[in-house]
Amino acid sequence: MEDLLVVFKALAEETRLRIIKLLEGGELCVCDLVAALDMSQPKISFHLNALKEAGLIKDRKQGKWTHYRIEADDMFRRMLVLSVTEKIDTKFMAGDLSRLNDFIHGKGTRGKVVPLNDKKRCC
Amino acid sequence: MEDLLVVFKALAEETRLRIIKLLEGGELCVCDLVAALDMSQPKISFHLNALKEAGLIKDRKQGKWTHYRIEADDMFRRMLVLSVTEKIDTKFMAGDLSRLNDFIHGKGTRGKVVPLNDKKRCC
DNA sequence: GTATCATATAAACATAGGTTTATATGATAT
DNA sequence: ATATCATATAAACCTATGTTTATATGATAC
Repeated sequence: MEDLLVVFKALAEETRLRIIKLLEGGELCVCDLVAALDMSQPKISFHLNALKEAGLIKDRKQGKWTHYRIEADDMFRRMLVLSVTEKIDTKFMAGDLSRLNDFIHGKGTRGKVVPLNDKKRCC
Repeated sequence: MEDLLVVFKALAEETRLRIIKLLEGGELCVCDLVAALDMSQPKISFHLNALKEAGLIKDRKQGKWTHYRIEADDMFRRMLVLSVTEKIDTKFMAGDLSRLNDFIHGKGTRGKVVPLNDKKRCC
């Protein structure tokens, strides 16, 4: 019962569903999500932790960065994650995906100033 | 997205999961649930409304009573309801089920005083 | 070493959601 | 009609959860 509640609570929040949807495209570090969702870093960390505690995502530390990816503990959770990614309209994610893309490819002021040796983004 | 959130929020609360589990046995009126869960009537009505708004249960008015039953709007919701009923340990529900049984069969002081024409329970 | 960066964590604060208390509604019984 | 019953609803209250702000941690760069 407790487990079930933790999972449903994790999924009962818009930001966290958006994070799942973004991670559908593969592993992302915290700064990627901060850029994509245009939210404060502690806020993103807070939500990532909720998803992690619910057994829906896993993290991987590498140097200064922490990468998060979808990896559900069991079949039930996997099914829930799939439902989420299937049900959220792509239109709804357009802004997030566009900001993510800009960030990854170094668009915006930042990218133009220091295109080489730019360590603001991992990998 | 909004719909998805409403469903997950409805399931992210213990009392509501217990209600679903109780309704697994078939339609119940509000007073049955009040007795089974040993909670105030407005509280039960509040949670029933959340489940109804989420498209997980339906109600049926009959005289003074309102009967609620599991009836999910679509396949996804049906699957969620099934998962809930499957995953909640029966031991966890022992108290609720015992109180429900007592109430339905008029055990306790009440039943012994006015066994005939006892309208405290519907049907 | 010091500086800087990415992320985590803690405390103060704000908001959403659940609970209680009181009352309204709409039905049956007398 | 009045009384009573089952349920719904609203307001005040309380608690849980999310957010911000500030700081800590642990890593790389210099």
